[in-house]
Order: sequence, then structure tokens, then C-alpha cells
Amino acid sequence: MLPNPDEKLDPRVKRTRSLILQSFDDLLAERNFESISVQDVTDKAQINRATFYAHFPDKYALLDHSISRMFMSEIEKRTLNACHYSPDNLRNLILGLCDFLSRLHTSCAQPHQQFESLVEGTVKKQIFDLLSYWLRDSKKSTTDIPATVATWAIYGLASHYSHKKKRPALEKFVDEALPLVAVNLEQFTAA
Amino acid sequence: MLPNPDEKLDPRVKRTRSLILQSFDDLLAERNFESISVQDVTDKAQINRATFYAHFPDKYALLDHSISRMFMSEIEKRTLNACHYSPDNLRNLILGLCDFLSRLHTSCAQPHQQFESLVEGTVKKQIFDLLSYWLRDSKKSTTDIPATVATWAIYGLASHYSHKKKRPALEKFVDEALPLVAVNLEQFTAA
DNA sequence: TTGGTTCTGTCGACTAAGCAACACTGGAGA
DNA sequence: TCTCCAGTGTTGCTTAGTCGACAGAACCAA
Repeated sequence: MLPNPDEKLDPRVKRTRSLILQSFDDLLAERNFESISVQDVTDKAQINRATFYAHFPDKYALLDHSISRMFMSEIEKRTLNACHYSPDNLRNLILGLCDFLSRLHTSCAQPHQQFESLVEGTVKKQIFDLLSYWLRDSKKSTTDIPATVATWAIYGLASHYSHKKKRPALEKFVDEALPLVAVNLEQFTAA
Repeated sequence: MLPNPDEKLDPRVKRTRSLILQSFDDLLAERNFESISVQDVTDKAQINRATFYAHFPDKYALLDHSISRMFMSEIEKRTLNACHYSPDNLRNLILGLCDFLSRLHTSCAQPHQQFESLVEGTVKKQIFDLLSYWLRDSKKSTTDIPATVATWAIYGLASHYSHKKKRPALEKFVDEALPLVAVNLEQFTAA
């Protein structure tokens, strides 16, 4: 679905990127995104600050990249990145997103409003792309509308779930929510 | 005693050196020195082979450097690198060397003859320098002779100890050996 | 012996990373 | 208000690391 990021790349570039990503993830576990400066990241990564800007325009792009990678690996873990729509795949997507957001909220230090809305934008973009891919052989010419509706619905559900003080049993929660989302997609599936 | 290796150095150099050293140590734990090629080290470290040669003339120099660092840290751990001769310091030196060689024999895969004699050369050079430093305020003008004698004696003892199938209690072994070495050095001490 | 293979050490051309500046911004005080 | 300070992007130049290629050494097998 997406080009392989492990393609033949200058090893210096691979090394620098992974140093930046790793340092950033470590910092996110310690303090909130707003308080982390580019300087902090490069200090921790032991690279020059100018080098950072050769890889990312700013710290927001770094967050975007980092969150994308994490969410993508969640998707790949559940092998949702190379398939079509099915109730079971949709179920797994919702489960994965709930897991992902819950983990994010526990692993990141005091997530603030800004942080959460940045994450939301990044992740929704990926969900939308994934759903569009699932519906690629649809009988209808455009799948924008159903993909958008489902994306927002799914994210809303997962966000709601992950913010609960006492999270209920995930399976039960998803079983209840699934049909409401599925109905939006089913009429657009190829089979 | 020695210049600080953490001085301001290009971070790329620090990074590359530590990648090389780490990969080499890891490889030494898996297979014997003879079977490890420069290629193997650079593959594991994910650096270019040409870069290796910018840092070390060959794999023997790498071994020398690696062993030196390990032994030096053993010495520093016991704060023997900034002091004078005393029976207690000598005792600690012998203890440290026995520990060091024993660890080396268990952590390195099948040490061969070549490997052991390379280690011996490197470590004896360091012991000699250390003893010369201990005797630096000697009444006698030259300390070469006693430092040489003691170096060989100490290394011989530790080598003997570390090769035993069933190693006896280290403390007891050292207590027995200590006076034989001490007598060679005491007459050269300043006090 | 010959030929194949793998490792070695070195080279020159190219590219990424380091560094020390710079001007600029926004916030915190006094 | 003004100044101080810390962080941001950007630049020109230097240096380290990468790449591909080379000839030669060591070894093994046909």
C-alpha cells in the first residue's frame, strides 16, 4: 500500500532519523509536547540542530511523522494495510485505534489540547486513506463521503473510549458500536 | 593520569567509534576473534567499510583499543589510576586483573591462542605503565626493571588463575601470591 | 597449476552532518 | 516602556562518512 521506508537510503540518513525519532519518543514520555523544543530533541539525539532542519521543517512535522509511524505499525500488526472492507477488518481497525489512543494517553506525559488535536489530524488522515483503499473497487465512482463519515465516527468512538476514567471492556464496547459504523460502509463495498 | 577521552570531539566521530566498539564487543561474544572480519564489524555497525579504516588501521588495532578500554575501566572502578604503590593497591590490581581475565574467558567465544597473546600484550603494556606511574617518585632513577618483573609476575598469576578449571577462592589465592610480588616493588617506593 | 572466492587496504568523487554565526520572534520582568 | 533571554529557522563553510572501484593477498578446490 505504501512505499517501503527501508529502501536503499544513505545509512547516515537512516541513522540520523532514527536518533531523532527515538529521542523524541523518549522526551514525549517525560514531558508534554508543548514544552519540548527542537533544541531538546537534538541535544538528546546528539546531533546538530541544523541537521534536524534538514529532515523536518519543524517540531510539528516531527510529531506528525512520529504519530504516523506508530499508528501505521499498529495497522500493520493487524494486517489491515493490504485488504478490503469486511466487518471483521473494520472491527479490528476500531480495536486497534482504541488500543493506540489508550496507550498514547498513558505513555505520554500530560497530553494537552494542542497535542491531542495534532494527533487527531494526523491519525484521521491515515484512517481516511485506509478506508479509501478498502473501498477502492467500489461500484460508486467516489468514496469520499462514506470514508469521511466513517473516519470521523471511528475516531470519535475511540477518542471517547480512551478518555473514559474507567475504561469498560473493549470488546463489548466495540461490539455495540460496530454496526453503527458498518452500515455507512457496507453499501459501498465491491462484493 | 591519562587524557580524558570525552573531550570535545566531533559527534560524528564519537558516534562512529562507539558503533564500531559496540559491534565488535557483540561479535566477540558470539565467535572467536580470528573469524571476525572488518566487513562483519562494519555490517553490524551499519557503517561503511572505508569509514572503519579512518578510525583503525586494522582489526588488531581495534582489539587492542577495545581491550585497553575494558581493562582501563576495571582499573578506574578500583580507583587505581591516581595513586601510589601500597600493598593494598597492589592487592586490588591483582584482584582486578583476575576478575578481568576471568570475565574475558567466559564472555568471549572460544578464545584461541592468537587472541590470548594479543590480549596479553595489550594488558601487560597497561600494567607496566600503571606500575611505572606508581613508582614515579622512587628514589632510584629508573624503575624499568622492577616494573617489568612485577608486570610479568602479576599477569602470570592472573592468567594462571583464570585458566583453572575450578577457580579457587580468589581472596585466598591473592593473599598467598601478594607477598611474592610485593617484595619486588617495596624497596623502590618513595616512603 | 589454474581459476574462483573472499577479504583487505586504498583511492577520488560525492553527500550528509557539524559548526558558528546571523536576524528574527515572543515572552518575562523591572 | 525597554531590555534580557531562550528558542527558531537559515546560511556558508568545513569535515566525516558513503559509495564504487581497484589491485593484491590468502585460501580452497578442481
